[in-house]
Amino acid sequence: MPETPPTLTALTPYLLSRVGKNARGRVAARLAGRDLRMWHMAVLAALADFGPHAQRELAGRLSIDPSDMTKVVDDLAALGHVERTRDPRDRRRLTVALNPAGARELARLTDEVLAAQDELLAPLTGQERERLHTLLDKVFRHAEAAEGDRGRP
Amino acid sequence: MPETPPTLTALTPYLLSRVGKNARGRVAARLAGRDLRMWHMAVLAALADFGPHAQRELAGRLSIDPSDMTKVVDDLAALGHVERTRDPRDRRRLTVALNPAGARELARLTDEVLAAQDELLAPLTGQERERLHTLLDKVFRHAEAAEGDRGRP
DNA sequence: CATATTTCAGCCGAACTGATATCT
DNA sequence: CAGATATCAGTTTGGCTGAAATAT
Repeated sequence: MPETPPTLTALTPYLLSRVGKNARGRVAARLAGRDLRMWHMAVLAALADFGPHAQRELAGRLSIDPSDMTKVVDDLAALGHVERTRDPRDRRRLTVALNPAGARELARLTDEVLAAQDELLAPLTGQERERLHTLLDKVFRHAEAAEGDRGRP
Repeated sequence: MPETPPTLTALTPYLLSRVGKNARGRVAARLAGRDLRMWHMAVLAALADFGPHAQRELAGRLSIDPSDMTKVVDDLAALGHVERTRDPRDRRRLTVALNPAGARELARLTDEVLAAQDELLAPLTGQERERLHTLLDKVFRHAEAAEGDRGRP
């Protein structure tokens, strides 16, 4: 295979962009085997970690557009992974809650992502993987804090 | 801003995907100020680092689809950054070469990306930035080698 | 009336597919 | 004729915008 230009590989944003796209692709391929996408998993994870959410809360927490959340939750409800109920205290809101089947599905999806992670990080030692994760986590938190809330006005 | 689920942030592919998208977005915003996109810069960089290419060689080296390369090179030619000439030894091929204006543009674009990099990596020390870059470079080379040539059959 | 939540219809840029004209 | 190159047309996908329906 021809070589990537050093002028590009010297730039961290270029590497981040390329490796990020590769990571996303590997994860998508694994999750597709279970007929789900990354956002489905993100919703299950948010519900598992923080309990029931209104759809808009989910969208805000995961930086998904609220208009796209409808379909994602719809899919999960159709598969029997979450329950949707009207909030009786504010009947505009749909409360989404994880059920046991959803929790089991999340565990399976997590295994898939871990397998993709092993492939992707194959050239790194255990200690290097930890360091990479820590550095990315720092950058992630900073970047997210900077861009603020992503819900629409 | 609400917190991202730990179940997700514990997964390196998730962080890579999110940080990668953020990096791509920042770079795209900077380059848009010069009316160019990331692929335009990639082409200029390949020509600067390795000399003239046929369009298909560029596509292979940069992992862009050959059918998309036409428009990218077309834009750069219209802006006077590259010269396109028929290869007299194989008249199917269009040889693309950088000219001085293109080299100057590449320098400006590089400055823009470095500015985006400084923003993005703000929470890291100089040594941490170096380590992150080295680790990403390892992962990148491994991932690219694995996926092989991306030119169409 | 002003605002908030959900939902739907449609747009736009990026990436890929298929087909064609030209040339080796 | 088989194969390669460049190009164009069309599809798909993700993420976004605008607006409607419902409720506060």
